[in-house]
Amino acid sequence: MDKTYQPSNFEEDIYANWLKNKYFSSFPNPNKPKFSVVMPPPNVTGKAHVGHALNNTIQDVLVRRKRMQGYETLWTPGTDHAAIATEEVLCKALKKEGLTKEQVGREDFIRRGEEWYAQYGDLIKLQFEKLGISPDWDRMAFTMDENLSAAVRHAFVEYYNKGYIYRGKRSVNYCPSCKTTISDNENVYVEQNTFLWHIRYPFADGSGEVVIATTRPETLFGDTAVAVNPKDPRYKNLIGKDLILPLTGRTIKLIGDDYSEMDFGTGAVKITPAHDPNDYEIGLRHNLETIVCIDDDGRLTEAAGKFKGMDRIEARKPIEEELARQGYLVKVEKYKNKVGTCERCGSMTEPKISTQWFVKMHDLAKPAIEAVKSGKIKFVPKRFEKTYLNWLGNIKDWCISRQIWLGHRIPVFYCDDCGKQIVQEKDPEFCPNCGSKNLHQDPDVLDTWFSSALWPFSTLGYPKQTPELKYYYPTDVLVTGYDIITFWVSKMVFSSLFFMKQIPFKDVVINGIVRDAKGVKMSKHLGNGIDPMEMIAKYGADALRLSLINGMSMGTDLKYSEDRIKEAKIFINKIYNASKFVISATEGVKEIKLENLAEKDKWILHHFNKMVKAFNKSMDRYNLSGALSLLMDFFVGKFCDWYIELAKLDLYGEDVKAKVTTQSVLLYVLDGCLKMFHIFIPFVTEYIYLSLPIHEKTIMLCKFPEAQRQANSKQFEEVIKLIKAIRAVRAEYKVPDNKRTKIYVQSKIKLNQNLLAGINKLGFGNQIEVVSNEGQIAEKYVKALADEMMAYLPIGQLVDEDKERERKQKEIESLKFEIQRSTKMLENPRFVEKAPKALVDEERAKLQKNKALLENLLKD
RNA sequence: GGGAGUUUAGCUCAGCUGGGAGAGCAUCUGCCUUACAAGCAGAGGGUCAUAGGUUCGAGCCCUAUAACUCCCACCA
Repeated sequence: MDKTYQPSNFEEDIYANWLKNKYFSSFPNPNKPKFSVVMPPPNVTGKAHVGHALNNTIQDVLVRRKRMQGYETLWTPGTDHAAIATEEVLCKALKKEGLTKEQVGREDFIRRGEEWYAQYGDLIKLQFEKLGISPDWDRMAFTMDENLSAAVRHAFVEYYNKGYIYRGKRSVNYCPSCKTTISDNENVYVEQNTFLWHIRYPFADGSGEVVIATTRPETLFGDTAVAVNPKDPRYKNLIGKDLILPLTGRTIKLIGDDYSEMDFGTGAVKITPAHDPNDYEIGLRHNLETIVCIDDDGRLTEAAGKFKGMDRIEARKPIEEELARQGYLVKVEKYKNKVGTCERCGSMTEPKISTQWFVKMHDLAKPAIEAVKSGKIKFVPKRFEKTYLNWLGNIKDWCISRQIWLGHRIPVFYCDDCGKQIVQEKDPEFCPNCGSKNLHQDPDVLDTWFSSALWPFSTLGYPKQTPELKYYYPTDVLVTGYDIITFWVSKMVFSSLFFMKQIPFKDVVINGIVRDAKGVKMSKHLGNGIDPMEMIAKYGADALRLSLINGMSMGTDLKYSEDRIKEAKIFINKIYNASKFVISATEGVKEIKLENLAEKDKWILHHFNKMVKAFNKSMDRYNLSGALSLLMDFFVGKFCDWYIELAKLDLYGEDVKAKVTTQSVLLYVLDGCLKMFHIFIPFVTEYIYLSLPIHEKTIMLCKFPEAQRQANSKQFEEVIKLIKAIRAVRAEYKVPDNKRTKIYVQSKIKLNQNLLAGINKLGFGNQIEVVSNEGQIAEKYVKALADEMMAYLPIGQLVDEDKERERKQKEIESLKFEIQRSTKMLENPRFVEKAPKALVDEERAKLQKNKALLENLLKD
């Protein structure tokens, strides 16, 4: 082993060795229980970020443990084509060349997409390898792969044939400047200072008028109704009457609809089904005509009469003037609202009613809800079940068509001659209806989530019935962020229940989002992100991984900074050094024999096993950081601070038997701890493990520790208490650590030479002597107390009588307080009656013990 | 507007089925003790957001309030 911890010296070689030996590979093995996980596929749009590091580290921790526990473990890696995001990136790149995607054409554009995917897919893999994760890379999948595309096609056809897919109208965002529909993600809402126009709509019979308020006077020409709330006393009795639409003379109806809120504006709202998503819905409900008054260039149509051809925004002023001239304008108020704008060009987007493909959700959602409600699928933490159930409970039909070019093209063909829709697994050559060869495919592509929804089974070979699918499905756990529970998790569940007739995974573990030290979400925009690759180069992958798990709480956001990685590295350094010591102290040891155990050995083995048990229990509940902190606390607080320090006495002593036992225990405990640490920090543990005097060819396939029974040493617990008391007294009297003193010990328990030597060493003594009463001590001394033993420290002039009295007084008071507390509790009949018996007994014992201690002190 | 979360030491957070408030970092004191000064030993520091309630007993359960965060739906 190198003298100091230098992760860059070994991480790469170790990973290469694991790959070479195919330790991550898995194959169906009916003789073994299996454990399978699919990796949430990162988008192939660039670099890995800390969120990926967190998500994959969690999975790796789970996977490595199960593998070591003897499960046939498969972790399937993969990437997602993220069509919208990638298309955007490609368009930006084209723009730099002065081109648009229309100019390069669909075919060429898709080819550019493929090149991009090939280039960045490998990059992501390389970065993930640096993290030290252990997926079966030979099974790497990509949502656009041939077989996964076949799964998509198969699923679409099955949905379609069973009547779950239909075509319908829906409002999408359209950018008149880019002349394209844009996704909701690209449609950014910007607050805008604008106006609220109040316009008079007179009744056709001359009996008065209704005043409406609008932010979009230019859509007036598309109005086909005015809506009021049916409960509104102002209008209730007028519903059904005809109104004259200003500037056009057209007659429209006053309708009643809940959508109209009584306390906004005038309580009356104009309805323009062609240019507003909500109005479109209302139009459907009331069977209203749809009149388009804005064209694809954002200009007013002939419906606008003399305003035809004007830009919709520029037309506002002349329309306002015309309304005023004709006496229809009541007033114009200043008003703030949010307006959708195109992320690319910044111009205002227009809602546009267009034909889209949908998946009928009602029947699909039901079993997906049931799967979680019945507990077949469990969320960790449980509260996220609400997010999931809430969403599925209010589900609307899923719009699966996107007006972009990258991705899976919608496999629907239309016959140009007879108009028939053809949907089948293979591209049709002629129309089965009329035999025509004039066919064209739907220009849209599928929502990216359509392919992601199939991910757990498409990666295992679906639609083919592969041995993998049979053996590994359903998977055991899905680890993902809470931000995609609705987008992704729910879709996988209903898709799996529909296509596979079973759940896709049993547990859904939700990780939080990584934020910066101030709690702000990390983003490229703000430049507050931490580059995991940079951190690995600086501190090593193990430090990065440890810092992500340590202090992480499932489902809760993680405030993260470089300092955490520094701390993690310091901790790993501790493991490194302790290991180095144990290895140097156990050179040549051939076997581990846990025999002739001394008190300290029983004590450490007891605590080790206790920790293993609690660790495994925490891990089984996905409490990774809880398990980790148990392990870290044990390693430093018990193994390093006490056992290793005391081991030195035996290692350098004369007693050969004791030395051999100590060596065995040192190796046994270190070996166990390394295996447990391995799942979090795989590199350094492998590096150390291979330097142990006894080892197999790799730590990552070793058997994971399980708790054994080992009784504790009460004596040793007492000794620790006494040593701590001695140290505290010395510190209080400002005896420097390098000034050693004699220690007199008086004990109710028998202490052997070994324990005495231990007290002497760790209590900064230069000599230790057992006394039966304090009268035997001639020098001035101060007392240090444990429960069953005490120590007298002759610290000479440093003894301060007043201080000593004060110290005792303090102790007496605290004991008195405790006794009072216990007595009060025990005198309360309802406590004695209702509290668990064990607790009452414990309280009684405490009371007695404290009374005895107090008595002792009072004698002094 | 609907839903969820958070609030515990100066900072970051644990705290299980309700049974004497914890860790790490930071601070202060002492120590180069042959694995580690990237260390060791010791100490100080909290009205568990606020107000009620249930209980023998509340950081934990219930109700209300406040501040912050997130998700969804959006106001013509």
